[in-house]
Amino acid sequence: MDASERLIESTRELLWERGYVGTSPKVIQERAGAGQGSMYHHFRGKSDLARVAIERSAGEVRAEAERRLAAPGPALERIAAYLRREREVLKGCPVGRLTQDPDVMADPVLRAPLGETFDWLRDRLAAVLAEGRDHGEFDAELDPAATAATIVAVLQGGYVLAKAAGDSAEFDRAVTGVLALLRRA
Amino acid sequence: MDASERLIESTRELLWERGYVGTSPKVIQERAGAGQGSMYHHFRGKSDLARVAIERSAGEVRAEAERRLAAPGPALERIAAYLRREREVLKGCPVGRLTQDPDVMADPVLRAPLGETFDWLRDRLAAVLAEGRDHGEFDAELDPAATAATIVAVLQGGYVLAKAAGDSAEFDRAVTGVLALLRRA
DNA sequence: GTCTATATACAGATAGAC
DNA sequence: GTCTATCTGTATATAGAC
Repeated sequence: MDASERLIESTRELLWERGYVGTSPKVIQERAGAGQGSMYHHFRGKSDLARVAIERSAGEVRAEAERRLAAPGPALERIAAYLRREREVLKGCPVGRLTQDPDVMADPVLRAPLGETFDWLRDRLAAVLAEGRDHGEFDAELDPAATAATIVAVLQGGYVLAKAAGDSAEFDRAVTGVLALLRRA
Repeated sequence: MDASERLIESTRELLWERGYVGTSPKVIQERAGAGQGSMYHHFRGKSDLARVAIERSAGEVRAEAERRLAAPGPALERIAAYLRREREVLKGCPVGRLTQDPDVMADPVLRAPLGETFDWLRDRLAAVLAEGRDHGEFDAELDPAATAATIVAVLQGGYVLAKAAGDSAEFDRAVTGVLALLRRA
């Protein structure tokens, strides 16, 4: 892995662990094993590096969701598989956590991938729900868009609860609750 | 309002807007209209001031929830009133946002109120759900604890979605979705 | 209680040598 | 491409005068 790549991966980790405001160029360089000169040669500065890191993380979040949601099987099973997939729950969502970062939100370039990711995810889940509803898995009155927003919110909120409790079981509990509700929908 | 009080309120606002890592003693002092000498006379430092501010915000979040959940009426109506109460959605949750702050999470004193708040809220909602179930409002199989965790997660996740989209409608959508699911539970 | 002065460290770069 | 030196500003205090 060359220096540029190590800098991007280190930045992704640090944005995940500490956010943008809490991450300095210095610690990025140290973790990447690269010097200042190297970092400022490959990137214009902290925000430029963060842009690349955020775009990559957003892409991964989408790809991982698509893997589960595009699988064969009933809609509810695919959604359950996505919600229950292995996650580093106590680290939180690498994309969602950035919505709490004032400097990310203040910069349209850094912020854009966040909105796009959740828009895409909600629409993708809504499509799966609509498909399930049309196959008679859910009540005909089910609102796919609102229900999809609820599911994404349970995920993001589940991370928050787990972090607050210091226990990933809290995430599992929220997921179990919403799946039980969906089973009766 | 004396200087001590102004410092606490300014800190509460700034923790809400920018988090702990993103807030410096200097901007706290400026917003409070107090000098350094004043701040360090009343508080031992930034984290001491933050402790007081966080404890107060956590208390308010609980009091506001209790106001709606202790009201008379059917369980589902009280929960709906709580979820739909007026909120500064795009500012996020003043308590939940702190779970993303590395320096808050690293300090047991600053962190404790977060866990306590969400524990309390989940248990309070679970009690309301159990009450509704026992009155025949919900299916006898409803799991109050898991469902309560889901509801709190929808709230916290709803804030995340709204911020990412830059639109409070996304929060409303998630809330609408979970209420529709609860109506069929 | 509040003010000003001072201090150490870090943030976030830029410049130029190699 | 990477290194070292340098720079301006901020973070987070402490000390002592008033």
